[in-house]
Amino acid sequence: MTRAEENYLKAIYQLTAGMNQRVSTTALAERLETKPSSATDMLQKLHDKAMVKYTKYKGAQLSPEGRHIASQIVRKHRLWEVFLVEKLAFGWDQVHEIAEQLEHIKSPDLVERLDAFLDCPKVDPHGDPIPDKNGNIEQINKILLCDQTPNSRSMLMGIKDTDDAFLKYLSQKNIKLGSVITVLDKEPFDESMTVDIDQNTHFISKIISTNIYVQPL
Amino acid sequence: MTRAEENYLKAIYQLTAGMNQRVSTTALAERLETKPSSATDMLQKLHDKAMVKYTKYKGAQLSPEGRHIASQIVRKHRLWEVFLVEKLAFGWDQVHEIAEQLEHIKSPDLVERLDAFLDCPKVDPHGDPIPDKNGNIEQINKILLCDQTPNSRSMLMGIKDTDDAFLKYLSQKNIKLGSVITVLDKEPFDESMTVDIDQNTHFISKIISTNIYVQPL
DNA sequence: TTCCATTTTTAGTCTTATCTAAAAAATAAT
DNA sequence: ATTATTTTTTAGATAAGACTAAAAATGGAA
Repeated sequence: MTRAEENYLKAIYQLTAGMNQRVSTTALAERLETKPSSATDMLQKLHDKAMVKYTKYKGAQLSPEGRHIASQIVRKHRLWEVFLVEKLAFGWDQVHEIAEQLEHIKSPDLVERLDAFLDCPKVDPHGDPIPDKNGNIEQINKILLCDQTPNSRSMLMGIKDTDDAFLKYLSQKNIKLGSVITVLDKEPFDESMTVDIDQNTHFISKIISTNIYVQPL
Repeated sequence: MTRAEENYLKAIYQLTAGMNQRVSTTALAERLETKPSSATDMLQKLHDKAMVKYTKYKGAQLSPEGRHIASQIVRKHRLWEVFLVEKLAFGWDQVHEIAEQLEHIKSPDLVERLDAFLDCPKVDPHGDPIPDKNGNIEQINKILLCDQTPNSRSMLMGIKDTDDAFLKYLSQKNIKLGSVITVLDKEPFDESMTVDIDQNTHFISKIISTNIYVQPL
């Protein structure tokens, strides 16, 4: 598997959220910031390698083989993110680009040793689940903060949009995985919230609250 | 810098042992397991990028810029080797190939954090010095085991030939950096030795003893 | 110094992954 | 159902890096 091939498999995997749906050429190209014609070429090639099932004009979907490989790329990406944050003290917003590189390091042994070194984490620093070596992911019951009612208490379990600016916003306010959130008030007209997060009061717009996953306490 | 370019710079750096000598096209190609014609192409390119000074038919030598980049690749390679051995419990003989990949990860921040995480090691698991961020290396006074006389005590500081089979031989016998070696006897005709290493007696051929660096105690 | 063997470079080809522009298929709209 | 629009694919080009085969330069030996 070349690096480009791996990136395509991962993109299909992520676009379908691990489900076995089909992905259009354009959607794939957009994800990878490339042109649809390039995506077509690569899909042809991955089809020949039996990594995807691709039918002209009908899009592509991962084969079991392709899905497994994709899951392991994601596994590596997320394990390395844990390493960078937990061991090297990087911030949430700094690790994605580096993990994009590290995920392509080839050594089955390395992945398992890294996993053990990190005490087999189940989620990455953004709360996204880490697939195990068979590609299985442990789904966690996650609810959006915007759906919480006043006086509810919940714990921050993940973030939906891992946009860089959003991550910076959160880390700047010291909001992190495991933070305890109490909804103090909710404005009816714009659905903004006043919340208490780890003993600090914050005003949160609807956009923010729809991008934060919590688990009720 | 592409990965291939980095590999060429590193190869020149290592072939000249950090010195500023010239390297022939053939020597370079051999090192990189490629053909001289490929090396010529790359040297032309690196010359255009001012990374090497290259004169047709006269070989190439690193520019200050090129030497600095090469030193940082070596720095990364060796730091990652320390990480793999110290933190992930890999054996001596297992880390080179993985470090060959990791050395190309691009993130200045990562290197410095990794260095700190490992407590700023001065040598890699084979005893080779790790260049600092300016490319300077701290030279350690190393002597070959074959030059030690009977009854001398010394500490294993490095190995010369990092050949895989040799590394396996050493790790199998539990011989490692820091091992204390006492020369018990030396055969005059084949220069083989009987030595005590960490309270175990070993018979060592001349080939072995000329590939082990020690520091007298 | 002239010739010969070796080293090095050039020229042309190949593969991977990308692009643009144009053609073809699919979908939507009238 | 027949355009019109959008999506997708093909065709042809490009750049990086490597290869083979052939030409050119170098350096040593006679």
